[in-house]
Amino acid sequence: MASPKSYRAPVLADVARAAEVSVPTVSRVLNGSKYVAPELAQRVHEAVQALGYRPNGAARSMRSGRRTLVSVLAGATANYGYARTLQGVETAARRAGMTVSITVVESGDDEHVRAAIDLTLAQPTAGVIVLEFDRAGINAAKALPEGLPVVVAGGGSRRTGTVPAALIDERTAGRQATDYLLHLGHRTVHHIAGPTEGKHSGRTDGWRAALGAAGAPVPQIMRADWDASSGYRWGERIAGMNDVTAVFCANDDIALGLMRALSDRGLDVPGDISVIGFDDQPLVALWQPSLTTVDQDFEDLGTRAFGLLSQVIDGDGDAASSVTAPQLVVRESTAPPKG
Amino acid sequence: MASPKSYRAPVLADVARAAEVSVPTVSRVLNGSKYVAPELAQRVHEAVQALGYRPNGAARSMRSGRRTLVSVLAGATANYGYARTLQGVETAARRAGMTVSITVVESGDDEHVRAAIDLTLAQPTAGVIVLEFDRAGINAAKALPEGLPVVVAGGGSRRTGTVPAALIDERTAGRQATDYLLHLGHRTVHHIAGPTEGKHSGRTDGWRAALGAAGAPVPQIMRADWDASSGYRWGERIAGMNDVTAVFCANDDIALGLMRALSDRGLDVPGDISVIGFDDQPLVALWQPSLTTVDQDFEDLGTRAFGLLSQVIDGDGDAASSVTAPQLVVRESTAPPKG
DNA sequence: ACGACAGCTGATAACGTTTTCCCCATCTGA
DNA sequence: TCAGATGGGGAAAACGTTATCAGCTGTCGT
Repeated sequence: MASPKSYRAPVLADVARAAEVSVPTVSRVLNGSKYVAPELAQRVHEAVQALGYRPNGAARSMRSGRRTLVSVLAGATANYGYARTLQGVETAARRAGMTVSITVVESGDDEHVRAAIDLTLAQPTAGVIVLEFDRAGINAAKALPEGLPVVVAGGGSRRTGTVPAALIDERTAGRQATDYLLHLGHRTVHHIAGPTEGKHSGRTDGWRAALGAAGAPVPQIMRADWDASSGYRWGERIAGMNDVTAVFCANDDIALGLMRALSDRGLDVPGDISVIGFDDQPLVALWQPSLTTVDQDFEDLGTRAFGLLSQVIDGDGDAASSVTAPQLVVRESTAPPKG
Repeated sequence: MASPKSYRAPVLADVARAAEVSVPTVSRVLNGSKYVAPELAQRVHEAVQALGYRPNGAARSMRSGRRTLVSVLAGATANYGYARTLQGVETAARRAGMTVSITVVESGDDEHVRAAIDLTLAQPTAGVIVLEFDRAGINAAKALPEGLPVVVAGGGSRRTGTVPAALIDERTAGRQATDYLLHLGHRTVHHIAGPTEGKHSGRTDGWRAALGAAGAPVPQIMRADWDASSGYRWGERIAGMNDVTAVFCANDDIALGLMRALSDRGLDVPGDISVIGFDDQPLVALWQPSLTTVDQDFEDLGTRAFGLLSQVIDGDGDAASSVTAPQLVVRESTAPPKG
């Protein structure tokens, strides 16, 4: 057995020598070209097996210009929505014979955005999918160089700028959730928003639109991080207010933190306060009370984003953006107001 | 503005022409070699800026032999443990100037394993990190070709085979959790295991060892999937048994499903039955009752795995495996048995 | 009988980098 | 003054693959 140091991976020329054919012939066999005698093909395949040959991806993609790596640029990876979207992208890519790489954009700062882009484009990348759930993603989408296939996946209600996008219509969903609470008889609905949400958050826009259409007062937005502990902190404050009967939270984690805080203060959900979340994480159906929330199909989002990117790579720069509507899932955490 | 079709990305030669220097000089400037006059360097940098030049990663890695892509091979991505480990790998890789790609191994079947490996190695990969939390990962680790830098990240208590590994000592943790319940006075502890767990599961091994050391009876293992609904199904059955006072679950999702089922049947946790989970997902601290569980630092696991892989890539094939111990976190779901 | 053409194969030329090699200055020390 | 070192830079080779081209068989249609 050769020492690991002296090991050199076999290359096409080695295979050609072993099979006693020319290098281009080996290439033809491996790429399934016709016009090659069955007997030679056989010899080549045997040589490949015997040597354990694997094509050098770098050389291959350099010469052919074909790239089989798609990059995902995202502000995070482990959060539920990000992870599921990534899963959708990976599955679709794998079925198409491509691989996905992932680069986290630490923040929306120019510096971090540029660093992430440089890192990503140092690979032979066929195209980029930007997860535009937060400021980091939005800024990254803007800073990508021209001429590179890019699509956006996110929660807008329409295509962002000139880049094709796969979207989940959060605005409609936010409106639907808020309408539902108003319909139950609540005078108005409070809202805990995520950190980067401003004018650009579909969830918040939908909430505002629903209140506006119903002529309901628009309470001050409460701003939180995406995690449960910041929902908990708002819960502590809300327990002290007495004009809050319904809260629409920007995601499930916030909602769960909020519910726990309310419960710790002796308030009942939904008896005293109704709560709606966003995302429909698997666990929220098991909570007590189970959480009314908005189901987002993140995996489908990832799949659509990859499909769109494929089109763009194939030259269809004007591929049509797609939008799907999330579903309100009514469970136990919402009820008509007391009295 | 050029039509997108006719666009050709600038290459080193274009930069050289614009800066009126030779191609190697540009390369030297970009790779930070000394021995180049400041004035030329300046001109080169300006040309790079002006043309928006980006090095062709494929060509670069082909010629230099340096690779900056590390692949993660895993049986899943969105589950908490996988996602967090992946996050750890990505962060460490990014700090080291590398990118991570991810390929899911759909199952432990030879066919799926081979497909995943082929896909991964079609990229210019510097090395592979196998997430060995399940059968798919274990089989993948075995099937990788020789000569390729590989490390394993998983939950064993010692290095698997000849491959360096970053581990979390699940065995010790499982023993600790079980010991704790015995210490509270439970006669024995039941166990709901994950799907692929058999002799190779550290969690289950630790549980068995603790029972053995205490001379406690060893109940039949209950086998579940990793998700909450299968925990729920076991909960329905356990509610009908009357010799169960404590259950050690292979992960938090199972534990949460179990608790909900018990609660739906009118049983109290921890009054009637104590429950311990595994992982310490963020939400379980908010549950009512909050879950006693074992905290695993998955992110650190990912970081260590990457560090180990770096060593292997740099030629240290015998890099030392590392093992960390998870922490038992006592919360509200455990108590002494009734009576 | 002869050109056209399909089937098959090997030389050879790319692809865009980095590396190696060599040359030319200029500077140093004896 | 000259050998050697040192800083600086270009020409050319090399990396492993795929694309292009040309050549060689036969076979077929006319």
